[in-house]
Amino acid sequence: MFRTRSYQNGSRLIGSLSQDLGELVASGELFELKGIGKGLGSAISQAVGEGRWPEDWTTLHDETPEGLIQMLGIPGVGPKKIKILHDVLGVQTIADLQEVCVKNEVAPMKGFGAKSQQKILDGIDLLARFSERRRLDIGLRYGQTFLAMIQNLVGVERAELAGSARRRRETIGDLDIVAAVQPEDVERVTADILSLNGIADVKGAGDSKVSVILDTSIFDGGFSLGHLDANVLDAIGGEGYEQLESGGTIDAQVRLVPPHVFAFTLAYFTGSKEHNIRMRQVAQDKGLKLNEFGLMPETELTGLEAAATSLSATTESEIYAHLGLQFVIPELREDMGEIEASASKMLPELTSLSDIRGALHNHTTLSDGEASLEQMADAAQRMGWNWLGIADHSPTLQVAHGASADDLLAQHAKMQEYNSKWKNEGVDFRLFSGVESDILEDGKLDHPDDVLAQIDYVVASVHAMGKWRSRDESQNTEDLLKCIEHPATTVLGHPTGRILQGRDGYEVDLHTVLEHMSEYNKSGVLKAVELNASPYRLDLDWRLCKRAKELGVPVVINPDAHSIKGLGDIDYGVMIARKGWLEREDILNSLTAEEMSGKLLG
DNA sequence: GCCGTTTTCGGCCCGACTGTTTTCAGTCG
Repeated sequence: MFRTRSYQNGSRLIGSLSQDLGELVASGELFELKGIGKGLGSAISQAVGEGRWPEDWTTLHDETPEGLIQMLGIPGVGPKKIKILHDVLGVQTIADLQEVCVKNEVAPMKGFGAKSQQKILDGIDLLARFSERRRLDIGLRYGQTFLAMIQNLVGVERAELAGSARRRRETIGDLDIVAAVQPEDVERVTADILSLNGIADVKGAGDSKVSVILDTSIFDGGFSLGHLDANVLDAIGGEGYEQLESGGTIDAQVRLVPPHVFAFTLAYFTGSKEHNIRMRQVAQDKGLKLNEFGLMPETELTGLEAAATSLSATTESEIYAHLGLQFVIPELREDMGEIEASASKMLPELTSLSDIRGALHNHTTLSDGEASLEQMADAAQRMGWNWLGIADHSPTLQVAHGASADDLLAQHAKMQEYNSKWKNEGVDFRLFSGVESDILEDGKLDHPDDVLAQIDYVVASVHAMGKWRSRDESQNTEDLLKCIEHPATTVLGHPTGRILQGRDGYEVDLHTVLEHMSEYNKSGVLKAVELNASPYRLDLDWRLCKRAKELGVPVVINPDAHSIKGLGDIDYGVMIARKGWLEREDILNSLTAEEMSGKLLG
């Protein structure tokens, strides 16, 4: 039990390291990390040194049927039950489990029963239909709509979105909303919530919690998705996807709590679980107990009764202050170093939407965009931006009508004319002309060097996903390194090619790629990495944004807009940039047109 | 398995819920 926790902690720790693991092993510093002891340390050293895990680990892994791991996804089924089912009934797969349940072999077993058996069957069904989490954009649409409805109810003093939606995770399991309600109003508020539009089903309603399933009838104006580029659409299921999403649902829980415990409950249900554990440890070190009801001295009392002895806090900031910590914004609450930074008052001043003055990767009708150059420029100006970069597709990407060199250069000339015109009129706006070049064999770019030299910059990105995903990590990494070495390459576009809920990216060692880019930047040559802001991508992953920052590799948040509306996706990019610890000076988007011009044109 | 100026054993975050029990184990968030 506690051993599994140690392994989990160790695994997470290694995953969040910014230093090179090989170096930590070589220097022996590995063993000094809190959470890595003799056992894990020597196993990791062996894995790094010899390329294989200890034999008993690999044996255990090889002998454990894959189906048993998958069963963990069934609600109400955990490791203990899986072991019993496997040992007693010989269950190896989810299909086996379904079969023994249908044959009524589970119910008579000790520790199980008719209800457990039915719950497992329901769970298997649920897993098959809704195994996927929902993307951030979809989750926020439901969450913010439902939240606004609850905030409007009589008797609701305050309400906030909590959970992974508040933390701006790239995908969201279900929605958590915390509402402050006086005890005497709980009954009425509960009834009012249950009569709201958009509730497809009620899963449960008690004194402190309402659990419902929402569907798209919650949206007044119906449900539609914006224009999608062919690449994305293909990965998420083609033309049928919008229809599927229109018939979609999402689970939501509303917690009703007395106003004086609201801040504690909000913090608790915002998570993450890992962040909460660390917070409780900090409290414990101070002889206090932290839970969803309060922060109090150790006491025999429990729940709301114990909360009567709690230190008071009407905001989350006060809770952190009681613990001697700087307020941690929800996006950072992932136990990725924020507790330590908070304790030493070293939390970053995160970037925000108001820092954004432009973006480099957007499309027009020259390739597969919906809007003309003029329409895109106009939209960017109306958003208050000072510059806009256009990077249409290159010829190899035929599905996106990649533009020829002649068309590209003609558009470049047109942009120069507009820039002169604006300059003469005193308009503080300019266009930068780039290309989104496919990365070809051996990391080559898709236009002759003399063509690339005439335009302002190149966003290099991989589109031949089938091929790249079929190759191994070292080959892909090597080609990306070669591509970065090309003098024309300024930005590495959507670095893994993943489509959230659609397909994994290609295998690549981005740590090595970022380190390579770091060398260029150190010597004054701009090599930036894209944080693709499309909610279907959010690629660079937030976990690596922090690494890019540490290495001094500038990040450029790019909406990859294929329409005017698509420019608005910058919001999601900023959310992820914040989650990735990025500050104003870490992103190219915060530069003025003049500064950007200096970076691109020298 | 990890940790420790309460240190080499005995803890490890906490409470709610469910279904199974008749005082509790397993699961979940």
